[in-house]
Amino acid sequence: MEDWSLQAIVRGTSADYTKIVDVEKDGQDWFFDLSGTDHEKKFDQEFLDSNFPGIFDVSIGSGDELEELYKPFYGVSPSLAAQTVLDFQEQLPGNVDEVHKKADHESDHSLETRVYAPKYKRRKNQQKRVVIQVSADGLACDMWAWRKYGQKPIKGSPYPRFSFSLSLIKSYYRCSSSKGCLARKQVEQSYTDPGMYILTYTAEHSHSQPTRRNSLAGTVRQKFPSPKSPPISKLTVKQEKSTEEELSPIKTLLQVSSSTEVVEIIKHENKSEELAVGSGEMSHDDHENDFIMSDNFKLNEDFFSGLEDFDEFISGLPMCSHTSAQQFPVRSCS
DNA sequence: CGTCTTTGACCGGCGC
DNA sequence: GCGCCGGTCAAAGACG
Repeated sequence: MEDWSLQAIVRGTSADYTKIVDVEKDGQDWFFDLSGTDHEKKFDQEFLDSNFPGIFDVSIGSGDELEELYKPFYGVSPSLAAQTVLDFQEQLPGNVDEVHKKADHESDHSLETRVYAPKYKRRKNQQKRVVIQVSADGLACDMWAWRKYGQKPIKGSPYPRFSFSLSLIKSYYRCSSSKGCLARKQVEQSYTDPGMYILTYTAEHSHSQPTRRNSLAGTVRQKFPSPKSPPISKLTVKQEKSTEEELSPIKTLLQVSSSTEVVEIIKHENKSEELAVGSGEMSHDDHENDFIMSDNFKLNEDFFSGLEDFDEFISGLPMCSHTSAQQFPVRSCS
């Protein structure tokens, strides 16, 4: 058997989450994306199977485990969830490697853009981890109870060593259902799509899924600027509102109807601001990390009234009836 | 009062 | 050995 080990594999036939395979081989990490069209999925899976013989057999062996890990996301409607392809190549200059050469050799360009090179050496004693990308709905509908214990700016997440100027926020969560539970979760905004979030799960829950959270105390924070607050300047948004926790509420509240719609709305807002301020003052990377609330988007009383109605509506949805959403960046499932 | 978030400090792994 | 960086700790304050 070759020197490779399966770190994480996410498999699915629906489009309810982005399927990223993280494989360690010869001491290096390899990323594959199994989303996309059926043809692309088939091609990638065949490629994986040929380059990492037996990988899918192994995944079957650990399937139950992963099944548990991904239960929270099974309830996400395909129409609401992620289907974004991470393009790590942008962050990996000069990553011409064995895989790419093989891809070139086979003259398949689509493959070349979908097979990701090794990033950096795995840390010693690093636990098994599962990396997935979800929409804000995916965050909101995580059935486990998590407690945030840290937050750090991550340069060029998810692969800081290949980053340049941008800095994203990564939040660290631990399971709050059981003190002895070692389960960890990291949430960071997608590098390529601000509307998406990259979740990294480490360790496993040592208990069954909680039916309800222990307490709601301390979980409700003011997510929106008060009516008395001064208008949010663009710089303010960049410096203080760059975390997913600050920028998600509007996204999520709107996202219930259609994630696609929301992405378009957000991008439209960005575009509005960009047009108003003018291009050239911010880099491309800056735009990707910002949520800009344009002047055209007024948070008046009608808007908040609408949110209350919306909360009532959401609370009746079975999918999110007892989630830990309140402590997450998004609150659509309160 | 219990649980939560926030945030600066701290620790350890890694590369040079 | 040193500096950088990711991950965790723990105190303070907020919330129901």
